[in-house]
Amino acid sequence: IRHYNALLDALGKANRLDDAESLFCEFEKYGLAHDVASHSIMISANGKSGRIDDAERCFRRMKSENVKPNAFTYSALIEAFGRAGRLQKAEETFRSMIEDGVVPNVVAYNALIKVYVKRGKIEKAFKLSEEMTKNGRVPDVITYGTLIDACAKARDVEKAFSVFNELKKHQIKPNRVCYASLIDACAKGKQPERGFEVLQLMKISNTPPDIFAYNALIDACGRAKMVNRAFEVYDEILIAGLIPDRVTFNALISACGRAREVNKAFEALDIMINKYGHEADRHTYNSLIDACGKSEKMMKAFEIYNRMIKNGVRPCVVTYNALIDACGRVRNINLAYELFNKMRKEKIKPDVYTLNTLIAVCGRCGDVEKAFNILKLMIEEENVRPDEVTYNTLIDTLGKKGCLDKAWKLLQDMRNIGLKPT
RNA sequence: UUUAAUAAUUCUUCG
Repeated sequence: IRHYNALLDALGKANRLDDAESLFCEFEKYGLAHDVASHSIMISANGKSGRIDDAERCFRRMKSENVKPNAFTYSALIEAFGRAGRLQKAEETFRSMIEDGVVPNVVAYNALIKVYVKRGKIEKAFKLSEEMTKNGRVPDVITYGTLIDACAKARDVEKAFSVFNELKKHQIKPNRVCYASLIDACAKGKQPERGFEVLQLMKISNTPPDIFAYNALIDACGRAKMVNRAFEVYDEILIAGLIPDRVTFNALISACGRAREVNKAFEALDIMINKYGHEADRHTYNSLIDACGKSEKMMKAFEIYNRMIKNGVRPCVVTYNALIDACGRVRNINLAYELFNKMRKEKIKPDVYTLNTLIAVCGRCGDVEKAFNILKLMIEEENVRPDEVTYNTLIDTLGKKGCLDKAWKLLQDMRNIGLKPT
Protein backbone atom coordinates (compact mmCIF):
# COMPACT_ATOMS: atom_id res chain seq x y z
CA ILE A 1 0.00 0.00 0.00
CA ARG A 2 2.84 2.39 0.74
CA HIS A 3 4.19 1.97 -2.73
CA TYR A 4 0.84 2.65 -4.27
CA ASN A 5 0.34 5.69 -2.11
CA ALA A 6 3.75 6.94 -3.11
CA LEU A 7 2.73 6.54 -6.71
CA LEU A 8 -0.51 8.40 -6.07
CA ASP A 9 1.45 11.21 -4.53
CA ALA A 10 3.88 11.33 -7.41
CA LEU A 11 1.06 11.56 -9.91
CA GLY A 12 -0.54 14.33 -7.91
CA LYS A 13 2.70 16.27 -7.74
CA ALA A 14 3.14 15.86 -11.48
CA ASN A 15 -0.28 17.43 -11.84
CA ARG A 16 -1.68 14.26 -13.33
CA LEU A 17 -4.80 14.29 -11.26
CA ASP A 18 -6.84 12.15 -13.58
CA ASP A 19 -4.22 9.45 -13.54
CA ALA A 20 -4.06 9.67 -9.78
CA GLU A 21 -7.80 9.33 -9.59
CA SER A 22 -7.80 6.25 -11.85
CA LEU A 23 -5.09 4.62 -9.84
CA PHE A 24 -6.97 5.41 -6.67
CA CYS A 25 -10.02 3.67 -8.07
CA GLU A 26 -8.03 0.61 -9.06
CA PHE A 27 -6.79 -0.08 -5.57
CA GLU A 28 -9.46 -2.68 -5.02
CA LYS A 29 -8.45 -4.54 -8.16
CA TYR A 30 -5.02 -5.04 -6.64
CA GLY A 31 -6.55 -6.23 -3.43
CA LEU A 32 -5.72 -3.04 -1.62
CA ALA A 33 -7.91 -0.91 0.62
CA HIS A 34 -7.49 2.84 0.78
CA ASP A 35 -5.93 3.94 4.00
CA VAL A 36 -5.92 7.38 5.58
CA ALA A 37 -2.82 8.37 3.63
CA SER A 38 -4.36 7.42 0.28
CA HIS A 39 -7.29 9.72 0.93
CA SER A 40 -5.17 12.52 2.33
CA ILE A 41 -2.95 12.44 -0.71
CA MET A 42 -5.96 12.85 -2.97
CA ILE A 43 -7.29 15.75 -0.93
CA SER A 44 -3.95 17.48 -0.96
CA ALA A 45 -3.38 16.91 -4.66
CA ASN A 46 -6.75 18.33 -5.62
CA GLY A 47 -6.38 21.24 -3.26
CA LYS A 48 -3.01 22.17 -4.66
CA SER A 49 -4.33 22.41 -8.16
CA GLY A 50 -7.18 24.58 -7.02
CA ARG A 51 -9.87 21.95 -7.39
CA ILE A 52 -11.53 22.60 -4.11
CA ASP A 53 -14.76 20.86 -5.02
CA ASP A 54 -12.89 17.70 -5.87
CA ALA A 55 -10.91 17.98 -2.68
CA GLU A 56 -14.13 18.17 -0.71
CA ARG A 57 -15.50 15.25 -2.64
CA CYS A 58 -12.44 13.21 -1.71
CA PHE A 59 -13.01 14.06 1.92
CA ARG A 60 -16.61 12.90 1.76
CA ARG A 61 -15.57 9.75 -0.04
CA MET A 62 -13.14 9.06 2.75
CA LYS A 63 -15.90 9.26 5.30
CA SER A 64 -18.19 7.07 3.25
CA GLU A 65 -15.46 4.46 3.18
CA ASN A 66 -15.26 4.73 6.95
CA VAL A 67 -11.67 5.79 7.00
CA LYS A 68 -10.90 8.07 9.92
CA PRO A 69 -9.27 11.40 8.98
CA ASN A 70 -6.14 12.31 10.90
CA ALA A 71 -4.16 15.51 11.33
CA PHE A 72 -2.66 15.18 7.87
CA THR A 73 -6.09 14.96 6.33
CA TYR A 74 -7.46 18.00 8.10
CA SER A 75 -4.39 20.09 7.46
CA ALA A 76 -4.55 19.29 3.79
CA LEU A 77 -8.20 20.28 3.73
CA ILE A 78 -7.57 23.51 5.60
CA GLU A 79 -4.87 24.39 3.14
CA ALA A 80 -7.13 23.56 0.23
CA PHE A 81 -9.84 25.88 1.50
CA GLY A 82 -7.27 28.57 2.14
CA ARG A 83 -6.03 28.34 -1.40
CA ALA A 84 -9.59 28.82 -2.60
CA GLY A 85 -9.97 31.84 -0.37
CA ARG A 86 -12.61 30.12 1.74
CA LEU A 87 -11.76 31.31 5.19
CA GLN A 88 -15.01 30.20 6.78
CA LYS A 89 -14.67 26.67 5.49
CA ALA A 90 -11.08 26.54 6.68
CA GLU A 91 -12.15 27.58 10.15
CA GLU A 92 -14.99 25.12 10.08
CA THR A 93 -12.60 22.34 9.15
CA PHE A 94 -10.34 23.24 12.02
CA ARG A 95 -13.28 23.05 14.40
CA SER A 96 -14.56 19.77 13.08
CA MET A 97 -11.10 18.39 13.48
CA ILE A 98 -11.31 19.08 17.18
CA GLU A 99 -14.84 17.69 17.39
CA ASP A 100 -13.63 14.51 15.76
CA GLY A 101 -11.14 14.14 18.53
CA VAL A 102 -8.14 14.86 16.37
CA VAL A 103 -5.89 17.16 18.33
CA PRO A 104 -4.57 19.98 16.11
CA ASN A 105 -0.83 19.80 15.78
CA VAL A 106 1.59 22.54 14.77
CA VAL A 107 0.97 21.98 11.09
CA ALA A 108 -2.78 22.37 11.47
CA TYR A 109 -2.30 25.60 13.40
CA ASN A 110 0.20 26.88 10.90
CA ALA A 111 -2.09 26.06 8.04
CA LEU A 112 -4.97 28.03 9.51
CA ILE A 113 -2.70 30.91 10.52
CA LYS A 114 -1.59 31.08 6.93
CA VAL A 115 -5.19 31.30 5.76
CA TYR A 116 -5.78 34.20 8.12
CA VAL A 117 -2.73 35.99 6.81
CA LYS A 118 -3.73 35.44 3.25
CA ARG A 119 -7.14 36.91 3.94
CA GLY A 120 -5.65 39.88 5.73
CA LYS A 121 -6.91 38.84 9.16
CA ILE A 122 -3.69 39.63 10.90
CA GLU A 123 -5.17 39.97 14.36
CA LYS A 124 -6.74 36.56 14.09
CA ALA A 125 -3.47 35.07 12.93
CA PHE A 126 -1.74 36.28 16.06
CA LYS A 127 -4.65 35.23 18.25
CA LEU A 128 -4.46 31.72 16.94
CA SER A 129 -0.74 31.56 17.51
CA GLU A 130 -1.33 32.52 21.13
CA GLU A 131 -4.08 29.97 21.40
CA MET A 132 -1.80 27.28 20.13
CA THR A 133 0.69 28.08 22.84
CA LYS A 134 -2.06 27.99 25.42
CA ASN A 135 -3.01 24.56 24.17
CA GLY A 136 0.48 23.33 24.70
CA ARG A 137 1.66 23.40 21.09
CA VAL A 138 5.04 24.95 20.50
CA PRO A 139 5.25 27.42 17.62
CA ASP A 140 7.96 26.40 15.21
CA VAL A 141 10.05 28.23 12.66
CA ILE A 142 7.19 28.08 10.17
CA THR A 143 4.78 29.63 12.65
CA TYR A 144 7.14 32.53 13.19
CA GLY A 145 7.88 32.84 9.50
CA THR A 146 4.18 33.07 8.77
CA LEU A 147 3.72 35.70 11.44
CA ILE A 148 6.58 37.78 10.07
CA ASP A 149 4.88 37.56 6.72
CA ALA A 150 1.68 38.72 8.40
CA CYS A 151 3.48 41.82 9.64
CA ALA A 152 4.86 42.43 6.17
CA LYS A 153 1.37 42.38 4.75
CA ALA A 154 0.26 44.81 7.44
CA ARG A 155 3.33 46.98 6.75
CA ASP A 156 4.25 46.77 10.39
CA VAL A 157 8.03 46.69 10.38
CA GLU A 158 8.39 47.04 14.14
CA LYS A 159 6.16 44.11 14.80
CA ALA A 160 8.00 42.01 12.23
CA PHE A 161 11.21 42.57 14.12
CA SER A 162 9.56 41.82 17.42
CA VAL A 163 8.33 38.49 16.07
CA PHE A 164 11.84 37.84 14.84
CA ASN A 165 13.23 38.56 18.30
CA GLU A 166 10.61 36.37 19.86
CA LEU A 167 11.74 33.55 17.63
CA LYS A 168 15.31 33.95 18.75
CA LYS A 169 14.24 34.14 22.36
CA HIS A 170 12.79 30.69 21.93
CA GLN A 171 16.12 29.42 20.70
CA ILE A 172 14.87 28.80 17.21
CA LYS A 173 17.32 29.41 14.45
CA PRO A 174 15.75 31.61 11.80
CA ASN A 175 15.98 30.13 8.34
CA ARG A 176 16.21 31.89 5.00
CA VAL A 177 12.45 32.17 4.73
CA CYS A 178 12.30 34.13 7.97
CA TYR A 179 15.00 36.48 6.81
CA ALA A 180 13.41 36.98 3.42
CA SER A 181 10.07 37.72 5.05
CA LEU A 182 11.73 40.19 7.35
CA ILE A 183 13.31 41.98 4.42
CA ASP A 184 9.95 41.92 2.72
CA ALA A 185 8.46 43.63 5.76
CA CYS A 186 11.08 46.36 5.43
CA ALA A 187 10.20 46.64 1.76
CA LYS A 188 6.49 46.98 2.33
CA GLY A 189 7.10 49.40 5.19
CA LYS A 190 9.36 51.52 2.98
CA GLN A 191 12.41 51.06 5.15
CA PRO A 192 15.06 49.81 2.77
CA GLU A 193 17.92 50.61 5.11
CA ARG A 194 16.64 48.14 7.63
CA GLY A 195 16.40 45.63 4.83
CA PHE A 196 20.09 46.07 4.18
CA GLU A 197 20.74 45.54 7.86
CA VAL A 198 18.88 42.26 7.72
CA LEU A 199 20.98 41.18 4.77
CA GLN A 200 24.06 41.99 6.79
CA LEU A 201 22.67 40.02 9.68
CA MET A 202 22.21 37.01 7.42
CA LYS A 203 25.83 37.16 6.42
CA ILE A 204 27.17 37.29 9.94
CA SER A 205 24.75 34.59 11.09
CA ASN A 206 26.12 32.00 8.70
CA THR A 207 23.02 32.15 6.57
CA PRO A 208 24.29 33.36 3.23
CA PRO A 209 21.52 35.35 1.58
CA ASP A 210 19.72 33.49 -1.17
CA ILE A 211 17.91 34.84 -4.21
CA PHE A 212 14.73 35.39 -2.20
CA ALA A 213 16.51 37.72 0.18
CA TYR A 214 18.14 39.64 -2.63
CA ASN A 215 14.93 39.93 -4.60
CA ALA A 216 13.07 41.21 -1.58
CA LEU A 217 15.81 43.77 -1.07
CA ILE A 218 15.58 44.92 -4.68
CA ASP A 219 11.89 45.39 -4.09
CA ALA A 220 12.66 47.35 -0.92
CA CYS A 221 14.82 49.72 -2.93
CA GLY A 222 12.21 49.91 -5.65
CA ARG A 223 9.43 50.90 -3.31
CA ALA A 224 11.62 53.67 -1.99
CA LYS A 225 12.33 54.71 -5.57
CA MET A 226 16.01 53.98 -5.15
CA VAL A 227 16.70 52.47 -8.53
CA ASN A 228 20.44 52.75 -8.40
CA ARG A 229 20.59 50.89 -5.15
CA ALA A 230 18.32 48.26 -6.62
CA PHE A 231 20.84 47.70 -9.37
CA GLU A 232 23.63 47.59 -6.81
CA VAL A 233 21.82 44.73 -5.14
CA TYR A 234 21.58 43.10 -8.53
CA ASP A 235 25.37 43.40 -8.89
CA GLU A 236 25.76 41.85 -5.49
CA ILE A 237 23.73 38.86 -6.62
CA LEU A 238 26.23 38.26 -9.37
CA ILE A 239 29.19 38.73 -7.05
CA ALA A 240 27.67 36.20 -4.67
CA GLY A 241 27.62 33.74 -7.55
CA LEU A 242 23.85 33.47 -7.67
CA ILE A 243 21.78 33.47 -10.84
CA PRO A 244 19.21 36.23 -11.08
CA ASP A 245 15.78 34.79 -11.83
CA ARG A 246 12.61 36.17 -13.37
CA VAL A 247 11.51 37.69 -10.11
CA THR A 248 14.81 39.56 -9.88
CA PHE A 249 14.23 41.21 -13.21
CA ASN A 250 10.57 41.80 -12.65
CA ALA A 251 11.41 43.53 -9.39
CA LEU A 252 14.04 45.64 -11.15
CA ILE A 253 11.60 46.59 -13.89
CA SER A 254 9.00 47.50 -11.33
CA ALA A 255 11.58 49.61 -9.50
CA CYS A 256 12.36 51.49 -12.69
CA GLY A 257 8.67 52.08 -13.28
CA ARG A 258 8.16 53.59 -9.86
CA ALA A 259 11.08 55.91 -10.40
CA ARG A 260 9.80 56.80 -13.88
CA GLU A 261 12.93 55.43 -15.53
CA VAL A 262 11.35 53.67 -18.45
CA ASN A 263 14.53 53.31 -20.46
CA LYS A 264 16.23 51.53 -17.61
CA ALA A 265 13.26 49.20 -17.39
CA PHE A 266 13.82 48.17 -20.98
CA GLU A 267 17.52 47.70 -20.36
CA ALA A 268 16.69 45.30 -17.59
CA LEU A 269 14.27 43.51 -19.88
CA ASP A 270 16.99 43.13 -22.47
CA ILE A 271 19.40 41.55 -20.00
CA MET A 272 16.67 39.30 -18.70
CA ILE A 273 15.85 37.92 -22.11
CA ASN A 274 19.08 38.03 -24.01
CA LYS A 275 21.60 37.34 -21.33
CA TYR A 276 19.70 35.00 -19.05
CA GLY A 277 17.16 33.53 -21.42
CA HIS A 278 14.22 34.24 -19.13
CA GLU A 279 11.00 34.72 -21.05
CA ALA A 280 8.93 37.69 -20.04
CA ASP A 281 5.89 36.61 -18.04
CA ARG A 282 2.71 38.42 -17.11
CA HIS A 283 4.40 40.24 -14.25
CA THR A 284 7.03 41.51 -16.64
CA TYR A 285 4.55 42.78 -19.17
CA ASN A 286 2.23 44.26 -16.61
CA SER A 287 5.13 46.06 -14.95
CA LEU A 288 6.30 47.41 -18.27
CA ILE A 289 2.84 48.59 -19.21
CA ASP A 290 2.53 50.23 -15.84
CA ALA A 291 5.95 51.86 -16.18
CA CYS A 292 5.00 53.32 -19.55
CA GLY A 293 1.63 54.46 -18.30
CA LYS A 294 3.03 56.19 -15.25
CA SER A 295 5.42 58.08 -17.49
CA GLU A 296 2.53 59.09 -19.71
CA LYS A 297 3.69 57.00 -22.61
CA MET A 298 0.35 55.54 -23.49
CA MET A 299 1.24 54.47 -27.01
CA LYS A 300 4.23 52.60 -25.73
CA ALA A 301 2.02 50.89 -23.18
CA PHE A 302 -0.18 49.62 -25.98
CA GLU A 303 2.86 48.41 -27.88
CA ILE A 304 3.81 46.28 -24.93
CA TYR A 305 0.26 45.02 -24.68
CA ASN A 306 0.37 43.89 -28.30
CA ARG A 307 3.74 42.30 -27.81
CA MET A 308 2.40 40.47 -24.82
CA ILE A 309 -0.39 38.96 -26.87
CA LYS A 310 1.96 38.12 -29.72
CA ASN A 311 4.19 36.24 -27.32
CA GLY A 312 1.30 34.18 -26.04
CA VAL A 313 0.96 35.77 -22.60
CA ARG A 314 -2.68 36.36 -21.82
CA PRO A 315 -3.61 39.82 -20.68
CA CYS A 316 -5.41 39.68 -17.35
CA VAL A 317 -7.39 42.09 -15.24
CA VAL A 318 -4.18 43.69 -14.00
CA THR A 319 -3.09 44.34 -17.57
CA TYR A 320 -6.30 46.14 -18.38
CA ASN A 321 -6.26 48.09 -15.17
CA ALA A 322 -2.76 49.29 -15.92
CA LEU A 323 -3.77 50.25 -19.44
CA ILE A 324 -6.85 52.09 -18.25
CA ASP A 325 -4.66 53.97 -15.83
CA ALA A 326 -2.26 54.78 -18.67
CA CYS A 327 -5.13 56.31 -20.59
CA GLY A 328 -6.26 58.22 -17.55
CA ARG A 329 -2.92 59.85 -17.07
CA VAL A 330 -3.13 61.40 -20.50
CA ARG A 331 -6.81 62.22 -19.94
CA ASN A 332 -8.03 59.87 -22.62
CA ILE A 333 -11.29 58.97 -20.98
CA ASN A 334 -12.84 57.51 -24.12
CA LEU A 335 -10.08 55.05 -24.68
CA ALA A 336 -10.23 54.12 -21.01
CA TYR A 337 -13.88 53.20 -21.35
CA GLU A 338 -13.21 51.36 -24.58
CA LEU A 339 -10.73 49.20 -22.74
CA PHE A 340 -13.25 48.58 -20.04
CA ASN A 341 -15.76 47.36 -22.60
CA LYS A 342 -13.11 45.28 -24.27
CA MET A 343 -12.22 43.47 -21.10
CA ARG A 344 -15.85 42.71 -20.41
CA LYS A 345 -16.27 41.38 -23.92
CA GLU A 346 -13.28 39.12 -23.33
CA LYS A 347 -14.91 37.86 -20.15
CA ILE A 348 -12.24 39.30 -17.92
CA LYS A 349 -13.97 40.29 -14.73
CA PRO A 350 -13.39 43.87 -13.68
CA ASP A 351 -12.39 44.19 -10.06
CA VAL A 352 -12.28 46.95 -7.51
CA TYR A 353 -9.02 48.21 -9.01
CA THR A 354 -10.79 48.63 -12.34
CA LEU A 355 -13.51 50.60 -10.65
CA ASN A 356 -11.12 52.80 -8.71
CA THR A 357 -8.94 53.40 -11.72
CA LEU A 358 -11.92 54.43 -13.81
CA ILE A 359 -13.15 56.75 -11.11
CA ALA A 360 -9.70 58.26 -10.98
CA VAL A 361 -9.85 58.77 -14.74
CA CYS A 362 -13.17 60.57 -14.37
CA GLY A 363 -11.70 62.60 -11.56
CA ARG A 364 -8.80 63.74 -13.68
CA CYS A 365 -11.22 64.78 -16.38
CA GLY A 366 -13.52 66.42 -13.84
CA ASP A 367 -16.49 64.27 -14.78
CA VAL A 368 -18.29 63.66 -11.51
CA GLU A 369 -21.38 62.27 -13.14
CA LYS A 370 -19.49 59.58 -15.02
CA ALA A 371 -17.71 58.66 -11.82
CA PHE A 372 -20.96 57.93 -10.04
CA ASN A 373 -22.37 56.14 -13.06
CA ILE A 374 -19.50 53.74 -13.19
CA LEU A 375 -19.80 53.17 -9.49
CA LYS A 376 -23.44 52.20 -9.88
CA LEU A 377 -22.74 50.01 -12.87
CA MET A 378 -19.93 48.15 -11.18
CA ILE A 379 -21.96 47.46 -8.09
CA GLU A 380 -25.04 46.33 -9.94
CA GLU A 381 -23.63 44.52 -12.95
CA GLU A 382 -20.24 43.31 -11.85
CA ASN A 383 -20.75 42.71 -8.16
CA VAL A 384 -17.80 44.87 -7.32
CA ARG A 385 -17.62 46.03 -3.73
CA PRO A 386 -16.41 49.61 -3.28
CA ASP A 387 -13.58 49.85 -0.80
CA GLU A 388 -11.77 52.54 1.12
CA VAL A 389 -9.86 53.61 -1.98
CA THR A 390 -13.10 53.97 -3.92
CA TYR A 391 -14.37 56.47 -1.40
CA ASN A 392 -11.09 58.31 -1.17
CA THR A 393 -11.01 58.66 -4.92
CA LEU A 394 -14.60 59.82 -5.11
CA ILE A 395 -14.10 62.32 -2.34
CA ASP A 396 -11.02 63.57 -4.11
CA THR A 397 -12.97 63.94 -7.33
CA LEU A 398 -15.75 65.88 -5.61
CA GLY A 399 -13.28 68.02 -3.73
CA LYS A 400 -11.53 69.11 -6.89
CA LYS A 401 -14.89 70.14 -8.30
CA GLY A 402 -15.75 72.08 -5.22
CA CYS A 403 -18.68 69.85 -4.24
CA LEU A 404 -17.73 69.88 -0.62
CA ASP A 405 -21.15 69.06 0.74
CA LYS A 406 -21.36 65.92 -1.32
CA ALA A 407 -17.87 65.00 -0.27
CA TRP A 408 -18.83 65.28 3.38
CA LYS A 409 -21.84 63.13 2.76
CA LEU A 410 -19.64 60.43 1.29
CA LEU A 411 -17.39 60.61 4.28
CA GLN A 412 -20.44 59.86 6.42
CA ASP A 413 -21.44 56.97 4.20
CA MET A 414 -17.98 55.64 4.53
CA ARG A 415 -18.23 55.47 8.28
CA ASN A 416 -21.66 53.93 8.05
CA ILE A 417 -20.32 51.00 6.07
CA GLY A 418 -17.49 50.59 8.50
CA LEU A 419 -14.67 51.92 6.35
CA LYS A 420 -12.23 54.23 8.01
CA PRO A 421 -11.21 57.39 6.20
CA THR A 422 -7.51 58.03 5.82
C1' U B 1 17.61 8.87 4.44
C1' U B 2 10.63 10.80 2.54
C1' U B 3 3.47 6.97 1.35
C1' A B 4 0.38 12.17 2.76
C1' A B 5 -0.34 18.09 5.47
C1' U B 6 1.98 24.16 6.88
C1' A B 7 5.58 29.86 5.79
C1' A B 8 8.81 33.99 2.10
C1' U B 9 10.50 37.69 -2.91
C1' U B 10 8.04 40.50 -8.61
C1' C B 11 2.28 43.32 -11.72
C1' U B 12 -2.72 47.36 -11.48
C1' U B 13 -6.29 52.08 -8.26
C1' C B 14 -6.69 56.97 -4.03
C1' G B 15 -3.50 59.00 -0.46
